[in-house]
Amino acid sequence: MKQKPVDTVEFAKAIADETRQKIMAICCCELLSVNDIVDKTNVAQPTVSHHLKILKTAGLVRSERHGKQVLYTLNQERMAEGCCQVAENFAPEHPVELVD
Amino acid sequence: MKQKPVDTVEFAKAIADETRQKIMAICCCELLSVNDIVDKTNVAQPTVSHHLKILKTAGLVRSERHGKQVLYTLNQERMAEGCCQVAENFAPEHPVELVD
DNA sequence: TTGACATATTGAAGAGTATCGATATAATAT
DNA sequence: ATATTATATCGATACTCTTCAATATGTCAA
Repeated sequence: MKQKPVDTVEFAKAIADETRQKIMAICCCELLSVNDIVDKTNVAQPTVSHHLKILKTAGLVRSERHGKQVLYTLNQERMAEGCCQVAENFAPEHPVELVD
Repeated sequence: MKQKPVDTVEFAKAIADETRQKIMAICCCELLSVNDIVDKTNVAQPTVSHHLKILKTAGLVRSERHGKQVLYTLNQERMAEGCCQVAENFAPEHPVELVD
């Protein structure tokens, strides 16, 4: 069940920032507006928008406009693909069970 | 079977570079000297040493001195841990089978 | 201990990135 | 149309990182 292969460098760069990982954690299982994320992170709104754009470009968040707001949520499937690809490339002898 | 938890930001930063991923791929399943890596990457020796240090600090390579040479190899187990931790944090609803 | 080889460290230049104030764009309501 | 709210973009600053030449350190052989 192979999908389109992930660019592991782009994937790693996208998640290689503390602020971005905070944002990712916050909107992992929720659909949140930009302002919601601003409130929960104490990061300025332009900074949040900037990080969301990076995550979006990497395919790691989905977004939809609802009226004035734009709601974002983490694309867990794509996250899983990225992790898989990294593990396949760099841990081929250590296949790993991610299920808890 | 939980080990010491991985700092996912440090992990992501360590692998978030094209040159480093080249090095990681090259010494994934082999024990290579710094010069071997230099030859296979066309990257200057100080640059290779620099990247190896970053990977070492993150625990992603092991090294042992053999005479004049220092041999490096990717720590696949730690790579797998890093991938697991990222997936657990950011793809909790998408448990993933990494086994081919 | 001298010379040769292998790797690590230093120092500097350039590229890239994070951050945020100011401002522009978008959507809605009055 | 105008005001209000929400988000995106711009521009500047500061910081971090990559890269490599030069040099230092470490190892071994003669």
